[in-house]
Amino acid sequence: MRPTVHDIAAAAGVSLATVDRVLNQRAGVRTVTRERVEQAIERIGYVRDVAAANLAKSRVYPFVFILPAGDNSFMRGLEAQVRAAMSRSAAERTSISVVTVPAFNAEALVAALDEARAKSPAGVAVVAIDSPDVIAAVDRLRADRIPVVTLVSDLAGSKRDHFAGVDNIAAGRTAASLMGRFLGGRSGPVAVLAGSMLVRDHRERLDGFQAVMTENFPGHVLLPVIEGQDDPAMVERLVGQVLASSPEIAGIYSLGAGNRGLIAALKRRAGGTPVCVIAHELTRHTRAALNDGLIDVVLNQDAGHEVRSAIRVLKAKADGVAVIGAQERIRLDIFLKDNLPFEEDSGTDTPLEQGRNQEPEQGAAD
Amino acid sequence: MRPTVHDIAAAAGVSLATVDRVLNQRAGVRTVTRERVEQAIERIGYVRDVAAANLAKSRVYPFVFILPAGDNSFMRGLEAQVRAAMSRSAAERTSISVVTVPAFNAEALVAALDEARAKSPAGVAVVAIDSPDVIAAVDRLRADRIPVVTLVSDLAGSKRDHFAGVDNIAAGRTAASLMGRFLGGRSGPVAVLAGSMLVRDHRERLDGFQAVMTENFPGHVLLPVIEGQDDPAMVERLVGQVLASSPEIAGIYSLGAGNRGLIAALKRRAGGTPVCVIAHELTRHTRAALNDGLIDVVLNQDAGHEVRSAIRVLKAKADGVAVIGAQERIRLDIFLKDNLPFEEDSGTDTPLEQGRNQEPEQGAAD
DNA sequence: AATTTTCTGATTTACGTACATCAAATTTTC
DNA sequence: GAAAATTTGATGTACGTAAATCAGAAAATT
Repeated sequence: MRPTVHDIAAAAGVSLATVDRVLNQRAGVRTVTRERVEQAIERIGYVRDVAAANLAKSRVYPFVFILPAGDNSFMRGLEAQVRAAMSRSAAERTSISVVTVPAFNAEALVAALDEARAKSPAGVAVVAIDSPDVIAAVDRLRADRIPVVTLVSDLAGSKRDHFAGVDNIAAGRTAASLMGRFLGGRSGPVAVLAGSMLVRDHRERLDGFQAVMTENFPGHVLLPVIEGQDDPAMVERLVGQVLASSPEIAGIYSLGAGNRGLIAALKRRAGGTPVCVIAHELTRHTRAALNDGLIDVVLNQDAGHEVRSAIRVLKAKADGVAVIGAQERIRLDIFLKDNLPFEEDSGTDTPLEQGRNQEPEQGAAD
Repeated sequence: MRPTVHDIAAAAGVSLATVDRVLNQRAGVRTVTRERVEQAIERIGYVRDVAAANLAKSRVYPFVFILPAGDNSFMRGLEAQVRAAMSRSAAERTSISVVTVPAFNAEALVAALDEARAKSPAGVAVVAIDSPDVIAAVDRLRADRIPVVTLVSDLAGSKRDHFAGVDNIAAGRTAASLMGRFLGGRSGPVAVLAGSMLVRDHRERLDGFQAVMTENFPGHVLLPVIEGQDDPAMVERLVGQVLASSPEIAGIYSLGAGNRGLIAALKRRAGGTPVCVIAHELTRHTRAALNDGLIDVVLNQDAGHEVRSAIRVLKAKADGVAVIGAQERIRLDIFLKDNLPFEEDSGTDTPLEQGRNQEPEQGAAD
């Protein structure tokens, strides 16, 4: 049987009350006694039964998720995943509230962070915007001992506890590597389409992409970066212009959102030299385009995994407990037409793995 | 506050004991009363607190993992992951035992399954071999109401509850797609290297690969499949022969294990036309070869994820509880030189994410 | 040595559920 | 309508931990 607090008490020759004081770092224990208890814990290999402890504490974890608002399939899918997690709240002892703020607006984000701080939750998850003010706001949360996890887009230089997102430099490098090899001998310039250089994930993808392109595939000229603000209409217009002005274009790397616009522009073009297109985030639009051959590769991050990971990490940080590091690494999914996972619910404008509650029992596809 | 059994009792106007009888399907409740209680449960939205229930039951889940023996980096890594899970047993209320059986030996596997059955565990995870005897053995377990999860290699036609592994047809298709596009205009035959056609995962990868190659890249002749039994020495010898007899070879798809032998043979070759090499499973050998440019792509399944998923699913099946479907889908990782995750402990002959217990705090790489 | 302060022990209640026992109420059977 | 069978209620203990109280012991201070 697994040792309990009673066993510690017996092993250390102290009472249960003293063991409790040591375990929960309460005052009123002499150093010698404390050490004796700690040695006993070590010796008999006691580990606290978190389930029982949470039961006794009737602990709940109030978490705040701060996400960008706006018509962005990926972000809305992320929000859907957070709401799916909310529906599991009872079982997971969480109490999650979602706050949306205007996209690419550091000031609004700072306000939201400070508002969250006022509620002193057990943890905050935030899609960060890279700005000194935001860093300061995150550090204020940390100063109040509130765990913070950045989601999707990281915030270097801040004291955030953890980043739940993909390695975006690697994503950019991978895109370049695939682009270069898919183009094979073909020549022609390559365009890069971003949302905004304000968010770190976009900047990092761009850096990785440019690094590998210039180093390994110098034959392809990189056109000036197009900033589409993740807005489908704006993206469609800008991409249309580039396609018109550079008919010999060989590839497009879309590292942000608003791919509906990109796809529309590609469809309108038709004919001409084939263009190798690599985009981010699997939504129903990019999935369809991949199947139609309009897009060659989709790089994806799994929103559901990111949300669940963020919650696990926030819980662990709140409890001061270790996490399984490898489990929390968010992977970069590379999707070709050939390894697309089965489509879930269509109809809604959400990415992969809409929160589903019953197991679908479809064997390998699950 | 979340409703408890007391709330059900109050809402249904019965005693706690009766609620308990209904919840745990004990005898001695009239149908009318039972229905009244069930309606109350429905109405107030009661969900059992699994943590408290497990505490009261002091439940442990005895699981058996059956893995192939032998000198196979991937399988040994899988075993390491199971052992990592064993070290978390206390916290997770599991009690895991590992059984290794000779590889590609259906008879031995059947014996191991029956032996596991005799111990009537709470669940069994098994790397399956595709054979009628094995199907029958698995179905015997299911007949005893013991949940079974197949791991890495599935067992179609059996009554297994779940498959924790990648979609291997998609893996083969993806390999072919990347191979064809990476080869671009280049011509030349392509060799396929497998372990054994006895295991379903290898057969499926081959099927997927051949389908896409013949359909989309008919210019490349497929050489007869090499069966290397996942044995490095045998693989090295056989690949050496093929490289010698077909100097104009353009690509190699290694869909099984024993890649140490493949790499050795490639190194010995040097010179000649460049060969596009796609292999499975990221081990320290394939990682090094990817970095050196000897291998172009590594397709990987995350052994740690597979093991943790198998345990979660077995637990859920044992409790008759739903699982988060999307969380249990095992993804196919596609690794290029550019998106290799940071290397963990080297020195040991194991794949990615050796069980580590403390969080390394390295930010995005985590 | 007496007093104050600081530790430590013993005991109790609680968290939400499981499970057992026994008495009381209700239904069924003859 | 009484006896037997079934159903229901009341109550207590347990799981492992948290948290509180209060009494007693040990140490530090005067």
